[in-house]
Amino acid sequence: MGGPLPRDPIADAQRNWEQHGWGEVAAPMAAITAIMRTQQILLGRIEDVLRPFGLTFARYELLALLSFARDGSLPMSRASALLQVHPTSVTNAVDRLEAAGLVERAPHPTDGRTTLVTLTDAGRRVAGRATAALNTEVFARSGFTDDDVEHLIRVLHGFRRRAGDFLDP
Amino acid sequence: MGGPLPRDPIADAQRNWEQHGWGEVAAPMAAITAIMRTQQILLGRIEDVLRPFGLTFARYELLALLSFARDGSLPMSRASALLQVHPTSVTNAVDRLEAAGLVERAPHPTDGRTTLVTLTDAGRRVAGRATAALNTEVFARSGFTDDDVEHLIRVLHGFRRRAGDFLDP
DNA sequence: TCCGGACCCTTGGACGTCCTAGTAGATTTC
DNA sequence: GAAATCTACTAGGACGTCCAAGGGTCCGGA
Repeated sequence: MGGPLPRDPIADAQRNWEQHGWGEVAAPMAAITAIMRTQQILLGRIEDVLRPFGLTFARYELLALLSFARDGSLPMSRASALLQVHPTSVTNAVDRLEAAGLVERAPHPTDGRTTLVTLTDAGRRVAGRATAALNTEVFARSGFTDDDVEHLIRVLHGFRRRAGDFLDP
Repeated sequence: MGGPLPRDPIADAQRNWEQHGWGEVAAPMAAITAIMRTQQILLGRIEDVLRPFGLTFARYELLALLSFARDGSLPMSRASALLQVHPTSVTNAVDRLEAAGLVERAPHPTDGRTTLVTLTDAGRRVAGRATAALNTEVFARSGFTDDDVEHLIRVLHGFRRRAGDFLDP
């Protein structure tokens, strides 16, 4: 999409903020912009690894979630809550995974409102291979040191808790 | 979209990874997933603040970039490079900003291939007000301490440089 | 009993992102 | 100078995300 720039555009933006009288918030602006860009880079790497499996990150996340669930099955609303995405995003992902034969929809045995999503055998196989690929090709070479990882987990855990994601300690 | 969960779903995922033999990469996985979620939270806050201005974050970023450029004008290819998004994303954003009267397209004086995007007076006014709103309502209350901000900037700068974003020190 | 509110899922639409392909203009190469 | 190669932008399409709206189901209080 274009080679490396000669200078860091986010550091430039931070300088611009400072020169225009917003020095107080220039640093948080730069940190937040850097998070946005980092997410974009990481998502690109992940999607590159998942493409051969016919998966996107959204679909992979659902497969991985199901593979850790009892019986490989969850209500769609539960998946929406755990993945922290809108219910319609789950509907979308399940539609495509179902078309690919990786999951199945089934009515809930006692609650007529809820739909259960269940991993098929093929889905469990694909989930396992995709996880192995992601682990060795992305997470094992994340580009962060162990200290960075430790620190990011701690700082972002606190941020997400304060943002209301969860009640945990 | 759903209230707080009782437990941190990312910490749970990390435990699942460890219990399934991927202990070596469980921490980087958790850090990367946390970056994804943090980006989602921050983007939501930003879009909430920009909505009253009829802007999205993508359009705001272009306006802000132009407001710092000489004459409020840049070639589209330059905007694409600095914002680090696909050229078609810039085409999309310019289409909508132009329809809103905030920017204008003009042919480059000497290079027939390139199109210049220029801020209108209205565009400059909206950019200024949107920046003030973002600074006071999002960046000044980022939810990160000064130390967190400092650390994030440093760690993510290194990550982005190693990822090939720029050549800077 | 039944009825209104809460919950679950889906449809349709808006947006941003990327990719592929195509056109037009510029530059390099021979 | 002409052909091959780059570069810049745009059209069309796939995908994920969200919101608003709608229909089915469940439950608790009158």
